[in-house]
Amino acid sequence: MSQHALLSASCKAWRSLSCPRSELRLDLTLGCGQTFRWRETADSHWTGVMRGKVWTLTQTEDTLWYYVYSHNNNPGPENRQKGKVEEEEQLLGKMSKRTTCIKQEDEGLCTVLSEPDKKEEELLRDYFQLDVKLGDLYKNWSTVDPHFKHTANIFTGVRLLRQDPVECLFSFICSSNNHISRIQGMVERLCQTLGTLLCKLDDVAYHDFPSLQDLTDPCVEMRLRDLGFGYRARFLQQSSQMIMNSHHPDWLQSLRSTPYLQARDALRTLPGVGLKVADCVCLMSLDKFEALPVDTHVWQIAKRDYNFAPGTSQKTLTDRVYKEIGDFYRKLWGPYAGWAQSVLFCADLKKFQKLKEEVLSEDKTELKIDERKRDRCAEKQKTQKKKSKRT
DNA sequence: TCACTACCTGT
DNA sequence: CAGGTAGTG
Repeated sequence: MSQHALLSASCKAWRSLSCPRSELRLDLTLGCGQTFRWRETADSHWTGVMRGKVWTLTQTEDTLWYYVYSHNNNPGPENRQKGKVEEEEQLLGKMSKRTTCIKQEDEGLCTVLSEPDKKEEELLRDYFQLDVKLGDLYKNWSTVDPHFKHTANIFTGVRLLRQDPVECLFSFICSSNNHISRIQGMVERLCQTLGTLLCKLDDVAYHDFPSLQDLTDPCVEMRLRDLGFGYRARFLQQSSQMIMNSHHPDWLQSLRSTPYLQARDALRTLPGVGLKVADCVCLMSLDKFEALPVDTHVWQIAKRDYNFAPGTSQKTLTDRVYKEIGDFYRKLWGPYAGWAQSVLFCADLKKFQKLKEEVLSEDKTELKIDERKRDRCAEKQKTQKKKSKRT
């Protein structure tokens, strides 16, 4: 039986990326409600499914550690004995086996990672959008917005994920009139029921997110109703069907190269997709960083912390107020307004309130010995790789 | 354009 | 009521 990987147990089996905490905080980024599929499977270890693979992530002060599990996704006769296959699956503990050296002809230099390794590092960089320099953005937002500056001191490293559009869309269709914990459960059941099994870790099954095809089957609505999706069951089935019939399977993905408002309008033609859900999908999976989802909660923040008053005093969050709030923030924060908003949103979540007190009372001179050790381990791995590449 | 309501289910 | 949407006046 395979187990969840632990950094402390097998440092060498992990791979790493240089990435300071100020650029990425896993706990905040994975727990703030933009994605619903990551769980803290051990202290500061996050396990989830991303780009069709099962990952465990953890981090130390300057390093992001990742672990990719192997799984058998070739449908074949041996799949009848799934249980057995899984039992035999081992953690990818053998770095040396995987890190074959690739020579580059001209310079005698060669890359440190093998092809699949490089690909996985690239997947991770892409998913976390590590090329976006969060520290610089924070600096800019802090200059123009004192309130942001205040909360940014504590909530560093909150970053938008570049999610798969299908997963993002169908997860957020589930989010209507709903709260995070229940959405998590629903998405989990959705994957368990309709998604492909990837692997099992400590008796926990990890499934891929269902494909459009999987969601289009007419019996999906009834199955999801049985799973407690309520009226959203119909939305999910109908939306996928509409994409498959009226568009093409890659239609969602193609919206990445469509201008923001146009993409949002396109999404809004799908059942169960209003302004808020469309903006979530735009911001979190379609590269529209100016998109700014406004829910009642964000509206409260605007009123409370920014003294926001709509042009005409509305009682409900009308389309008009929705747009006014978005425009207000875009004017304040600029083209990455959606990113800035996610920081404040995160800071306002109940589950992170304790952070505010912890940070204030924390003894800042405390040495994080474990982490330093691991950071050194990362360095060591890198130099070893450099050495081995010359042979 | 705005207000109101029903829609599913769990806490 | 909850991190909405769609349908109706």
